Amino acid sequence: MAGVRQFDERVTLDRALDVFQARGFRATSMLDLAAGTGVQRGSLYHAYGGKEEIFLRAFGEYAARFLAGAAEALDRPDKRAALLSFFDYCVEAFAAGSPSRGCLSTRTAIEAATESPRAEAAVRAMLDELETVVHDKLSAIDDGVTPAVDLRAAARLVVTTTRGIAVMERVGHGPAELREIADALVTSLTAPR
Amino acid sequence: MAGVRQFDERVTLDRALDVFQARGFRATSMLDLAAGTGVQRGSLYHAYGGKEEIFLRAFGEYAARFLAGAAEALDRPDKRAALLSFFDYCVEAFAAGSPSRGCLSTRTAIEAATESPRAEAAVRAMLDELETVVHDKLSAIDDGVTPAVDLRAAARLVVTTTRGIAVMERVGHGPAELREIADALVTSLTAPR
DNA sequence: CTTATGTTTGACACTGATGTCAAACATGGA
DNA sequence: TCCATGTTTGACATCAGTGTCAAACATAAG
Repeated sequence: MAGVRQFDERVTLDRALDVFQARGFRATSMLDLAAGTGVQRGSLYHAYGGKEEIFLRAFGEYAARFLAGAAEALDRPDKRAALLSFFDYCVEAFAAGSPSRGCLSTRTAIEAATESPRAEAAVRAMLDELETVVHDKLSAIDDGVTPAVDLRAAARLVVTTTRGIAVMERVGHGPAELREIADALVTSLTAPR
Repeated sequence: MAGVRQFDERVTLDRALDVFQARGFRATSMLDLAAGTGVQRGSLYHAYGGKEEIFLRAFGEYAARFLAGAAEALDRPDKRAALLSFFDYCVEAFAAGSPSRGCLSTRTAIEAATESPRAEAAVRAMLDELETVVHDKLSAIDDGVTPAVDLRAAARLVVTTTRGIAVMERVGHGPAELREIADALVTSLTAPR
């Protein structure tokens, strides 16, 4: 197999992910990706076809990491602690960097959904997966706490709230405020009845 | 005062709003606005200066309408009914049109915040106002229902959830599912303890 | 050492968008 | 009626981005 790729795919996709995190799917051009990865535009076209493909690959990596981190954060002995830890993890991820990068999946849901059905599907799949992770982790915790709604609905509400928090982050709410919002939800879900 | 504007500002800004709703802030070009309003590009530049100005004016109109509708939806005799009616109103607004237009303020928070501080401020102001409306309406309802968190926190959580629902709408969740999410929150907030 | 294979590169032709401007134009007020 | 004032128009120069391609190139396999 002669004629071999000169750049490291993993490094390149990692750098591409950085670019997408910083600029968002829509605002990122092939020019930006070339500059950010150090790989010529023509090579990127040749290797991947275009922006959408590169994004989907980079996003896959991002989603896997995020889900793994979320699952770990949810490993706590009681539901309240698990949820608070989970939201802490999200807030920290969203507010990281300066200027803060926000939540890539939320951003993608909003700005790529209309123009890239595949990106929409990727985000949808990730959110469904996240919902499952939250549900399974919560149902594995037997601490006598029973939300007023069934666990499936609670899990979806939790995922939805992470999206809401991501939006609130974009309009200037700081980490402390975001955690307060999360706390309000967690308290409402786990308050004794 | 001779040399008089040939187009109706109200009609034009209304049409501009339609364009922004359909395409989003970022994807909308002055060309699109000219086509959508029937006013020449040069005239738009002359009258408003540019896209950002037009957007801010159109968004102001949109925000005022949305807030008025929200306040009306919250006029119900008990907290649970008020919140469900409020979320119904939101879901209906987000899912309107085909393809559905989604939530303009959420979209703007995500895609305009980085490139237009004024747009970010406008969205932030609208969300703060919405929070106040929700808070005031809820606190005016004396039905003996007391959420596990204080009303201010509850109001912010409600607003955050509307944002989350707007994102979920973008990745393919239909009105019925969105209402279920809202129901889960409302039930959690208003469940007897 | 050569060859076949796939990769890299810079250039090319295009498209869509921006912001500006002078000239043509319309109209309320003197 | 005529003029001053502000509006409209189409054209212009410019820029950023797209997608493609032939030629130059690197290298694993024979």
